Amino acid sequence: MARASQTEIAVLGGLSIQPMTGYALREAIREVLGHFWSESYGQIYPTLANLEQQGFVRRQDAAQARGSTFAITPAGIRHLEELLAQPVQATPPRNGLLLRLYFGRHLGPAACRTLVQAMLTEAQDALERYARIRAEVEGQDSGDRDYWLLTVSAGEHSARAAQAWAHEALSTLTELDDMAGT
Amino acid sequence: MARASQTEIAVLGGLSIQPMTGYALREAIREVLGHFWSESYGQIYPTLANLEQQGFVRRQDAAQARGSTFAITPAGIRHLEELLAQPVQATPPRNGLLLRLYFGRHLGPAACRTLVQAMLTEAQDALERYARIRAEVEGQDSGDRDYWLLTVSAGEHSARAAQAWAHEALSTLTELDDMAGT
DNA sequence: GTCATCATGTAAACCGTTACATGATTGT
DNA sequence: ACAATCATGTAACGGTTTACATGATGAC
Repeated sequence: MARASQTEIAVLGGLSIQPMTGYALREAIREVLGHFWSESYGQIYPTLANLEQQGFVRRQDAAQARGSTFAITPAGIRHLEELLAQPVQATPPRNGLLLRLYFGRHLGPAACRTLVQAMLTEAQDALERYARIRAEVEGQDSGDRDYWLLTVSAGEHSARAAQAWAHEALSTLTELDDMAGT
Repeated sequence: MARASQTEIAVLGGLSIQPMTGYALREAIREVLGHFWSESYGQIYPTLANLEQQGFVRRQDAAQARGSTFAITPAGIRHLEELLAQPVQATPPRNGLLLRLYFGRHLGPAACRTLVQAMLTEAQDALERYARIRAEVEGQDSGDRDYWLLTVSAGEHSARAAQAWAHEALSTLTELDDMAGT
């Protein structure tokens, strides 16, 4: 069942926007897709080599000063379209915060509050990042724009939900703490 | 950096609620923690063997009819508390839906709508499941009750956010489709 | 009697990160 | 000159799933 690694989507997709070195690709994935995707060098370089061998990407500028810039080929575009059309493979959920909270009785309300508080701060940082990204994306005029905004909006909805839940959880935990104290 | 596997938390935590066989443990994790955690047999059995060797769990009822029921020991409880106190290790994000949507221009609005629609259905199913779980948990009187409700609430917030975003995304994608049609 | 479920375990494969090695280029 | 960054790769490790093998028990 040759499960096409989703890494190929990220790599080909990135190169479909503009040619890049492997290093730049990783930076782009970290900075632009960072809130819903990640790749490490250990994935990117072998994948690039693999894609090159299959003719889906090629190195351009033979006399490169530093590194080699990879560009997607027409066959690569077609391959990307095929990969995108494959059903989203659901990754089994693993939320370390909720796992700890579920067994929170062993941890105590105060320690739980600390965990939730940290998560709340993260959600707020995320919202600020999204605001910056949104402003940047809205300012440009590309065929990708509306799709990119869709992913920003997903992040915003999710972060606001996390924020609302965290506030609720903090007050519940405070109550639990007060009851234990009396 | 002996990264304590979070599987131990799930296993010890499960046994802290009641003694169980490995099989029952897996079922419990699937059914009860299913919306934020998962474990496979390949993890559970070796972990149980390992925990037994360290004296954190023991097999009870020597003359068992089927399988052996594992119970957590006092040392196991202490170990669980230590594990719970360890910082939540953030897993790198990997959202296959958003990855596809980001490169949605290559996929087209109609195919994107199908993906979002599938996700919307999932969110609605999830909300129904949460309603059932909530009713069940609210009906009981355990020291764990409020912690469990916290995790249910997290699921509800997240599912409602997904729902709201999906509706928004569907109308955006419909507009994109109409513009392409004219 | 036979089918579904309960139960235990293992081996192989996969996916992915981390850490390391190496060196060129640029800025100061 | 030196540090920071750009750049490419690989090896080792670790966690996790999947598939398989095996068999007991209970329901019908």
